Amino acid sequence: MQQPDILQYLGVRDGIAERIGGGELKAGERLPSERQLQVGGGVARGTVREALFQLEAEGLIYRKDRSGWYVSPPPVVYDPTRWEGFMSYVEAQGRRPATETLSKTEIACDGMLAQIFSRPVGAPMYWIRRRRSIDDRAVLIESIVVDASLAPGLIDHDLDGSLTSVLKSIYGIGVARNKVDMRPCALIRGEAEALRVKSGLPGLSVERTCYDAQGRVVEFDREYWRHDALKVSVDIRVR
Amino acid sequence: MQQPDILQYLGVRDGIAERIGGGELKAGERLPSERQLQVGGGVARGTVREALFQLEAEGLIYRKDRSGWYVSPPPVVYDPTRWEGFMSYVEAQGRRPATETLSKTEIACDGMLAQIFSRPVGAPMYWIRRRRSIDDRAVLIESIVVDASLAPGLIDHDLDGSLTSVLKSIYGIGVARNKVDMRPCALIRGEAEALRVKSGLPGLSVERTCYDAQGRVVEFDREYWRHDALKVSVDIRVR
DNA sequence: GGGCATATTTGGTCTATACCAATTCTGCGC
DNA sequence: GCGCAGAATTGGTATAGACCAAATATGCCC
Repeated sequence: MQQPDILQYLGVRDGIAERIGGGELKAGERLPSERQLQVGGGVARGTVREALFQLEAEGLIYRKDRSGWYVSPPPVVYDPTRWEGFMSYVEAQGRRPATETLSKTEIACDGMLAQIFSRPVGAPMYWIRRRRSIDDRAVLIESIVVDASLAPGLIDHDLDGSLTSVLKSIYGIGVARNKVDMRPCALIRGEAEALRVKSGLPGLSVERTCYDAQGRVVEFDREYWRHDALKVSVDIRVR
Repeated sequence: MQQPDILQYLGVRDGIAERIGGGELKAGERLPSERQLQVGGGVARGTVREALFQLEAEGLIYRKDRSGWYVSPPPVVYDPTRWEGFMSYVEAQGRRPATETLSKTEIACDGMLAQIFSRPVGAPMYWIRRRRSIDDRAVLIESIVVDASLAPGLIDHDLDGSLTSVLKSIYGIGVARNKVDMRPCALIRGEAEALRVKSGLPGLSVERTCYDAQGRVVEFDREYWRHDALKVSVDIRVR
């Protein structure tokens, strides 16, 4: 029946990719259900799913659990070296950003944080967890730790907006240097749950350590992005 | 039989992850075959594979096609802002780097390249494709374009070593600024084939545009890394 | 129109089986 | 020890069926 020179699921993939590339299916639109996609070619559901997994890995489509597969919107451009907030740069790209604060508590500095902040173990820190969305799709979970002695009462403020501007305008905290670590990761457990994605979805973990002009660590931030939501762009002088 | 409060494949995942974390299986070692992993828990092969896919996504294991599943080595740290070659920083991390030149040809500048290099369409360029490995595992494919007028005869040199040092020592080309774009991607088609990985494996695409002190583009470089091989670390002054 | 219980649809998980091609192992001849 | 043919093993692909829980659609009551 089918050509043996091309894998069947790659053939199905190409068919769907064409319908997306050709404009028949537009960003945000739902694909036909897996069972509907079978009937066209007399192919097993498992094979259709294999094709969908490919397209998901490529970032062309994404899923809403038990609701369906949807065409992905374009990624946003993110420059972690800029001291500019999510709300600001997402909006500048014509998208609609949103932030939810999942939790904010005061914690005691543990060994790892003590080392990062050069503060004694037990020193008070604020720990903030937020979920950020673009056009109503959750795209990242972030976990922020701020030295409480530098920003007393921080968590009493509304943190659903820009943490950047709160730190700057209320506490006069500016950032002079940034250490940024990035690595491909899988979204699992807590992160997957909070983003409502299947465990194992590829992601990008971005870890930022922010220093002020005096070289003190003012903020330690770890973000888990879904892989299809961003493009990182950095412009730097070579050392 | 099994707890319904935990997905079965996640249970299998945990079991294997423990054997890796506990040191029973060490980096580079082969896992038991899929069919052997079934017998332990009376579980279908599809379920075992689902567990292996999870671990692969997390970067804990990787596969060699039709040979087996292996425990992943740790990632290398990569700083794209440094004008330091792959051979050098990989070795500095106690690993064994290798480079193969897949192809090197002179091409004519097309529209896209013309824009990047600010050169006329048709201007001569060198196009180099290389595969780079760490400890005998292919980790990235790169595609480099260099302005031929700045480095005449470049492709007559041996490019299996450091392109960096060839450009610097022979042509006196230094880099002052770097524009780096990174995005999570899927390794498919040519890239997947060259890296001998299954189509759809998560990866990281790193695109570098290198400028000299006069602001001329001297090199345009696109790298496709397998997701489990690297960690990007950048240190920068905030703008 | 809104609220609500119900039926349907949808993707998520799991089983069992089959065949293939690439790789790896085995054993023989030398 | 080496080379080589054949056998066995391994992961990759594909099928068909089943059941579940979450999400969505339906239709009724008010």
